[in-house]
Amino acid sequence: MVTLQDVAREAGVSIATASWAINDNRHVRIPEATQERVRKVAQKLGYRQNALARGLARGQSDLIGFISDGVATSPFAGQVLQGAQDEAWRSNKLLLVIDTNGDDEIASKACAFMLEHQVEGIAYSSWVHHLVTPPNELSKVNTVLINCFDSAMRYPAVVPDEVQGGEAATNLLLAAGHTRVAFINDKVRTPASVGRLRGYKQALAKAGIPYDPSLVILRTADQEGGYSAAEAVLASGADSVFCHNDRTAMGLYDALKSRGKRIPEDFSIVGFDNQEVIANHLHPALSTVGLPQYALGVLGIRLLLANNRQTKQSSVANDNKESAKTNMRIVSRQETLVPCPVVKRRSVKHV
Amino acid sequence: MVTLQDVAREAGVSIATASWAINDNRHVRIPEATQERVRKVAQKLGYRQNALARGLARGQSDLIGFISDGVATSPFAGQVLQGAQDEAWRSNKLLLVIDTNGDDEIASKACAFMLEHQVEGIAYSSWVHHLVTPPNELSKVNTVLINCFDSAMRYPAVVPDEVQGGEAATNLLLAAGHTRVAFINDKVRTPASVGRLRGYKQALAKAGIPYDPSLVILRTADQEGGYSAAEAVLASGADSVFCHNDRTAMGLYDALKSRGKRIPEDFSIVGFDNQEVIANHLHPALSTVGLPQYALGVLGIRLLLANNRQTKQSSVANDNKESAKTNMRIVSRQETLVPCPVVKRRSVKHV
DNA sequence: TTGAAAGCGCTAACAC
DNA sequence: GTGTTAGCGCTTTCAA
Repeated sequence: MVTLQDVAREAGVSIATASWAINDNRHVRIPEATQERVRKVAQKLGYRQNALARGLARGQSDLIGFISDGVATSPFAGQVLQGAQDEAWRSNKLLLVIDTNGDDEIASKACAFMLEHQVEGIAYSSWVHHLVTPPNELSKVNTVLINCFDSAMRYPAVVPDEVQGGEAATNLLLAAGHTRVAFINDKVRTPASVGRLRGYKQALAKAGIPYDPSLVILRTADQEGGYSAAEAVLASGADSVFCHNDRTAMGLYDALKSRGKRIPEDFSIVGFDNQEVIANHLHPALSTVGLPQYALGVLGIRLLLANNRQTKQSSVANDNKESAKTNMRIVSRQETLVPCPVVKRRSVKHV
Repeated sequence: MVTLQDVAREAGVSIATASWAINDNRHVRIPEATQERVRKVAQKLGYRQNALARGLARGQSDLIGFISDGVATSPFAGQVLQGAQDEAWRSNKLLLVIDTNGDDEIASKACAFMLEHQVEGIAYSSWVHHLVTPPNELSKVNTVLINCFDSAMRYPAVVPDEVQGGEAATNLLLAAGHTRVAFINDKVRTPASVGRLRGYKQALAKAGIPYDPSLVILRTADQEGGYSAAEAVLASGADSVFCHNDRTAMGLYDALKSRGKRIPEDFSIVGFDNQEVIANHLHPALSTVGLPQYALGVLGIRLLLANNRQTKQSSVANDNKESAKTNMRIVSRQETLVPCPVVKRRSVKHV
């Protein structure tokens, strides 16, 4: 292993100078020439910083913890991870990733592990937008919740704007001239089902169409749910359907088609999630509203890093008021809503 | 921050003793009592090891690099990551994850970054089984390829057994009594298309059924491909179809149904990939062959860690023969084939 | 069995 | 500007 010492010796400078030359330290001005020379030598020797030593000395690891309850399980979560990584990368941070697979004990251990590795913060992310109770260890470190939130609201959270999404989806149908829009909603009460229903109602209200509860059909949020909702849709006299998600839409497609109905001629349909494997490949391709996963990841990490800077500053500003920091964390609690993008395809027909 | 020093002082022992008491060092025997006391104090003080310091001192980071070209893009890759993580965890290692999104420059930087962080090895994984040219930096560290392989075969690779998978899929149909099995294969030449075709042929041969090239239909490996293959399937006089993957099967379902055909009454169908969102929710649910993603991840990391141990040992055994290590790495090259599991559902009918 | 002390490789005061 | 040096927190050899 080539150390800074080797580089310094070879370049005929002190170890400190070598460090500065390589790190572009702004507190010290080193002649171009020296800097150049040191770098050349470093290159030649194949020198590579030791992040462990560096981190130890600077009290900063350049590591960010990313805890997820299901990158593996879900086709969604990957995008969040990607966004988080890309944003972390921009600040020269690396992601320490652990998937808890929904196990709280693992989550707790994951935290401990990450704290040992001196992570500069932890992003706690869920594959489905819901209420979580993150491990207590999290309170010991700068934390941000992604695609989930805690009841105590101790941590800032970045979540999709379900209401806006629901409204956008409904508007897709309304704008096409439909007036009786059925809504197959998840029968389970979740941020998504509650928010999207609210958005649905808002859209109707703005369009001056009275809300008709008989148009809201409650089912499980999957293909089977959509499939089984066909009867109800037919019976409701609806001319179009907003499905709680793409999977529901997929099931509905199937059921409608087997009854000889055509999409979008007989029914305009929109889904939710923009789940690539499904939405883009149904016949006809499904218009839908996407979840802003990538953005969630990006914003989560951005928030984390911003809080980090802020904490540092404030702790410098009033290092004797330890409580200020604690207060800050609670007070500064906020929920960032990220809009859901509309994806128009071929399942909506203008009337 | 509570340091080992604090614990030692509070417990009235030296810092070294404290370290031993906490780490269960096997070279030193510490009285139960002392050990217990130190641990209690550590607990009370909320002591937490500093992995950076520990790693620096021991020359070992407990970090493993995981480079992927698309955890985000693919619903598959997540499982690999999960397997890798679980296995790493078992050895108390953490995963440093970077997704290159297919960008070679990023891959190269990712390597550099990981090397700086003193990773003990790098698992280079791809979301699709194919030939890769990993960055040269990889040669500087213990590496294993997951779900991909390099042409120079410099690194050990863990990949799915496409041949066995293809054979298993075909057998699903053969065992049900079908004799004219069509195979909608990917028209692009890939390890999957080549291997599965070989497996298809093997299954036929073992069943004593002559291989009929007219039953092999080449299409793109997605819904559209499957959809467009319906005509050819009908024309071929096949009684069943092995689809290159579940997406293809999904398209075929669609096309067949719209032509009034029933599955599995008129056609038995099997897919490949066991892509949850699709296979388990088609009507009827699709029998298929799964990709052993989780196992790939587990085995990859296991191999990596095993190689690590081996390297250490051999370098101790003959530390003056540096070349031995180098040779070993090249010679020990191997491709580990992981079997693809069969998943029986309802799309195959016994005749 | 225990403690003192020498690093691990690097950064950042501080002195020159 | 550049070098000296004192750590960062922990492990581990060596002596006691």
